[in-house]
Order: sequence, then structure tokens, then C-alpha cells
Amino acid sequence: MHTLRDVARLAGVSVATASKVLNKKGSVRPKLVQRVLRASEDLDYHPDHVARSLKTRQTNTIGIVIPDVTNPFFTAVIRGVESEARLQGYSLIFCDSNEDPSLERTNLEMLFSRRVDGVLLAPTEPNAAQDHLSRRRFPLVFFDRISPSFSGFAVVTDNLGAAYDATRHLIGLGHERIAIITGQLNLSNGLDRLEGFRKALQQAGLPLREEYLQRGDFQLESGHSCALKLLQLTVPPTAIFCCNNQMTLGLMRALSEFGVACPGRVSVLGFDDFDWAANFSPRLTTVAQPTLEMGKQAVQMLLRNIKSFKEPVNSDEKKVVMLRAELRVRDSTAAPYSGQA
Amino acid sequence: MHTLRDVARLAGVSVATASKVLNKKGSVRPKLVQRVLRASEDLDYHPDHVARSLKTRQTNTIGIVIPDVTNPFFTAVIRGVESEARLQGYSLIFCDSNEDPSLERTNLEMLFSRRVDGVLLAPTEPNAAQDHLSRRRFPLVFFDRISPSFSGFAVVTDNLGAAYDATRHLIGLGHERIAIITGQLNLSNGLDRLEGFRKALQQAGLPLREEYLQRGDFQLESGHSCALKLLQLTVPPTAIFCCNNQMTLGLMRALSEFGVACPGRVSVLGFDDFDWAANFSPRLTTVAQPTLEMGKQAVQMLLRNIKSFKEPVNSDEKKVVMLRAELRVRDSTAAPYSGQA
DNA sequence: TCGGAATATTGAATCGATTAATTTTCTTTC
DNA sequence: GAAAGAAAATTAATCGATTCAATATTCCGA
Repeated sequence: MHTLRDVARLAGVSVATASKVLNKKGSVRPKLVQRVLRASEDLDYHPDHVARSLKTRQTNTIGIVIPDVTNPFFTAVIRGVESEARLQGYSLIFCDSNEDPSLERTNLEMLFSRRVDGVLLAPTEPNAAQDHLSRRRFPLVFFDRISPSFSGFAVVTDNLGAAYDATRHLIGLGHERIAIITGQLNLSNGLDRLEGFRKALQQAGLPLREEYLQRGDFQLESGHSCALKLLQLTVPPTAIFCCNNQMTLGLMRALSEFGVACPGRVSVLGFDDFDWAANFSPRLTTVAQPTLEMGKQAVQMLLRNIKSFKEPVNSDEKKVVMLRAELRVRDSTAAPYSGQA
Repeated sequence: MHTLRDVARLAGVSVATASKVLNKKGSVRPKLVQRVLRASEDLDYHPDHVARSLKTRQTNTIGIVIPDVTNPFFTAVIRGVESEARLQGYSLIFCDSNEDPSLERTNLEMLFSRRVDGVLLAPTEPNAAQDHLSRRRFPLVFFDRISPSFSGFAVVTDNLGAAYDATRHLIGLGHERIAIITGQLNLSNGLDRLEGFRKALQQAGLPLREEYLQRGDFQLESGHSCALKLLQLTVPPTAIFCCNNQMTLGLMRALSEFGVACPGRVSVLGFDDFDWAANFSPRLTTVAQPTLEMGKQAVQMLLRNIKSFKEPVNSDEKKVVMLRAELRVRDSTAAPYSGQA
């Protein structure tokens, strides 16, 4: 494996000159430029990023920590992150925190030790990383979820607005008995979706019955068990708003187990849109989050942070960017069943 | 941000001693150990991995290059990779090649420049990376797919066996008109699945009709269009074996568009098993690849490679490990429709 | 108490790049 | 042709750790 020194020697110049040529900095006589380029080519030279990072104090690497790679929502965001990062010359160190706050913390420490230039984080817990952020000040951008008392930088979906629109859609179809299966309510992704739902009901003068509010945990199983409870009510809901993709799967299984027709007997509106939602039958009506855009914007915000971290500039940058979601109406929502009345 | 030098100074020892303490190498008087540990704690010292890597010539980082993060098969593998890597003290640099050979190449160059200790690769093209492997010799382990003429290290599913078993299942149910929707046929994942299918048919004395062999490209749309062709045949198949998850989605959409009942009119057996396959209706019969295990074994094989790369030892290690898949029989496969005959 | 072996500690080189400071070379002009 | 100034090239320090060789200290038996 060859070093810059080898290239310089072969080209008959100093390492400094070779470095200047390869980084296109300063000016070098065309003749020498040629020689250096030639030598670099001949030796199949690949600059050592490790050495470069040590000297320049920047690794051109960002870390990303998410709670679960297996969740297609996150992989969709990652796709946006990866492509934008590469475009900007950054590499990605990937960490899965497995929904475990202590692992999340370990991961952050590790990334810090590796001297990544900044970190993208979808936190598992409201406070953990917040501490981290403030203790060492370090470029950190949150995405997808933030705590209610959040004060840092973040890119999130306008969950409240999206849930509001979704619920309006159900109300517009004529539903009055609308249930919700929520996620955890400690972070914005859970909290705001419930809030938007509430707001829409209230505005329409519809009550939110106690038993129509089922609290899940964003996992498949909880979607299933919450759905069971709803289906067994004496007066079951005619529509269900389900707050994420995994729980929607559990919900759909419950429906098919009970032989409840969708949208015949109950309409289903799921948060998060994916291939399976659009292709299986019934094709699901969903709220599609702008995942690619979220990834892209998160990277851009992080890079701005990194820059202003090195050369502080009192910018008036917005700290929390909210992205609009899109309601995709398909076949799983329809007017309520009226056969009985 | 503090360095080892700061720690040493505060503890009143040399950097060499401080280093020994923090790495638990050699022996140091208990008293000094305490002082160093204390100092490290007080300064909130985090060793600089970059500097360490430069000196030790190893980064404790591995790269992973996949064709598409958005495909749940790969994210499932990644999950296995990530957890095993972390367990062994390695970090993961993640790259998406976007099914583009030239991007794959760029990514490999980048990883090389970053001096990752080794790379895990699911190649998009039969030859590209092979060259790379042989030109610079570099620890590289393939997974999921290899070219027919492959000669390196790899962890793959026993695709032939899995497809064979799956097809036997359909035959066992009484099907005689069985179609297949294949992927690209340049790499083992496409090739061997078709081969297993062929073998099972042949062994059962069933013909493989030209028009029942539809060649797709592993993408959703191709599953859809291949399915359309099959459904419009004068004598349509009674069962379809679909060679990956994405194409199965396209297939299912085609079925519902045509109002073809599954498994009533046509049985569907999909390659790759995921949450949606098990929860939507009909619950799909699938071939489940051992994704976690694949990730884990790939990492282990890579680490062995890395080790033997530093201190060559003529091992008799198997170069290609084949993992068994599991057939999960659910509701989408049944005996063929007999109403007409 | 002393000599020599065993054990601890340290100084300094090193990894491979970048870059400030310095020296050399080249232009230009009188 | 020489001086001044600009441009190009080089030398050497540096980033923060690890580690070898050299030095210092401790320990032990005689």
C-alpha cells in the first residue's frame, strides 16, 4: 500500500507539492502536476483518510443512530440520508439502538470517540441524548421524534397536522365512531398524532370515548391486541386510525382473524405508507411521511451545524423544521356501514 | 477536548504509562493506575480513535455495501450484521449502491480509502467487485448473491434447496400448472432459485412450459407485469412461485386487480418472509431466509479473514457457507381449483 | 548492605497526511 | 545583468495515539 511519500518520491517532488497537487490547492507548475498525477496513477495511490482526519480534525463522517433498522420508515429515511451525505462527501456510520436507551448512549459515546463530525439521532427516550448534547456541545440533529421540552435542532413531520387531516378524512366520510391506536406518548411522534386526532374530533363536535383510545407502543403486537379490544366492544368503532406502520399490520391481522371486512365494516387509516400498504388488498389509505425529504433535510441541517460549529456565525436558522405529510386515499376507508340502522 | 497527554499530565505520569493503563497492557503500579483512571475520569477523556487507528493500522471498522436499504431483506441482514459487529467491537460504515455497479465501485474505493478493516458486499453485478478483490487483496466477504464463477468468501442461502422445497410443496398440494416469476439470472440468488424450481418439476415429471417462466428483475413492477402475462394466458397456472419479496407485492396487486382469488384460484408462494407477508390477508406462504444468521456469520467470517490477513495461517476454512432456508406454510397455498374439470 | 535480576517508567520515534514558515526559482524592469 | 518582487517548491512541525528501546526503580538473596 503506497503513501503520499511514495508518490512524491516517484514524481521527484516533495510531499508538500504532491499534497498540493492532489488536493488542488495552491499553484504548481503544470509539468509537476502531470508528474504527480502520473505517479499517483501508477502506484494506484489512495490517500489515507485516517491520517488526513487526524491532521485536519475532521473525518467527513457522520453518525446515525436509529431505534430499529427493520422498521421501513427508518430505512426510507436512511435512504435519503445516505444519498445526500454521499453527495456532500460524507460517509455514514450506522448504529441501531434497538429501542434501548443505554445502548443509544453507548453508541453516541462510540461515535464521539470516532470523532464523527456530527450525529443524526432518532432518540428512544426523551432525555438521554439531550444531556449528551448539552454536556459536550456537539453537532447533533434529531429527526422523526423530539421530546415536548426539546430545545435543539430537529427535522420532523408535522404529526399534528397530518393526524388532523387524516381524521378529517374519516369524519368527512361520515364516521362518528372513530377509534385510535396510539404509540408511546412520551415523544412527539406519539403525542402529536393523538393531539391532531383529538383536535379534529373536537372541532367536529364528536366525543372521544374512553374505550376508543387504545394505547399501544408502536410495535406490531400492540396493534394486534389493541385491535382485539376494539373489535370486542359492544359498540365497536366504524373507523380506526392507527398511528404507525407496525401496529397497522397487527390491526390488519386482527381484522382478518375476526373476519371483519375492511372497509365494509370498519375503515382503516394507517400512519406511514409503504409498498405493502399500496399493494396488498385492501389497498390501505395512509398518511405518507416525507421520508426521503426528512433524511435529506436532516443531513443539510447537520452540515450547516457542523460548519457554524467550526466558525461560529450567529445565524437565524430555524431550529425545528416541520415537513408536511401527504394523505393517500386508497381502498381501506369508505363511508360507515349503514346496514343495521 | 482532552488528549492522553492531558490525562498523563494531570496524573503526573508519562503518556506511555497512561496509555498502558487505559489499554490494560503491561504492568503499572496500582497507585499510578488509580491516578490515571482518576484523571481520565475527571477530564472526561475519550481516546481518539482516529489517532489510534493511524498508529495501529486498524480502524476496527467494517464497511457494508448493499444494493437497496429499502428492501426489507437487506435491512434484516443488516440487523444481524450490526449487532454482531458491535459485539466484536467493530463499527459499521454503511453504503447503498442503489443497484448501480459504478456507484458500488465508488463506494468500495471510498471504504478502502477510509481504511476499513474489511468489507461485506452484496454485489449488483457479477464481476465488478471480483476485480477489486483480486487487484488489491483485501478482506472481503460476499453475502446473499455470488456469481457462478465465484471464487472468494461468501455467506449465502441455499437458494437451490429452498426453491426445490418450495416447489415440492406446491406439487404436493396437487398443482401441475406451476409458474415462476424469476429475478435477474446473472447471480446466484436469481439463478439457483430457478434451478431448484426446475429440478423439482423435472423430478415430478412435470413440464416447464415456456409461457410459465416469466423473467422479472426483482423489482415490484416486474412482478406486476409478469403476473399480468400469466393471468392472461388461455390456460393460466394454478400456482405461482415468486422469487422475491418485491415482486410478490406486484403479483399480489395484479391478483387483486383481476379479482383472482388466492388461494382459491391461484396459489402463491413467495421468496422472502416479512411482517407484512404474515399479517395481511391472505397470509402468505413463504420461503424465509435466515437473515439474522446470514448477517452474523458474514461478520464472523470477515473477522476471521481480517485476522488471517494480518498473520497468515493456512486454514482449511470453507469459503462459501450455505445457510438453510425455512418454508413457512400459511394461507396463500392450497390444493388447485377443481371446479372446472 | 550490596549486586544483579526483575519490574516500572519514560523518552522519542512513528503512523500518513496537512500546512505554516522558509528557501529556491522565476519574472520583470531598469 | 542585477535587484526586487512574485511564484513555486521544500522543510519540518503537527495531529494524538502506540510502542520500542533505554533508563530508573524495586526486590531479593547472599
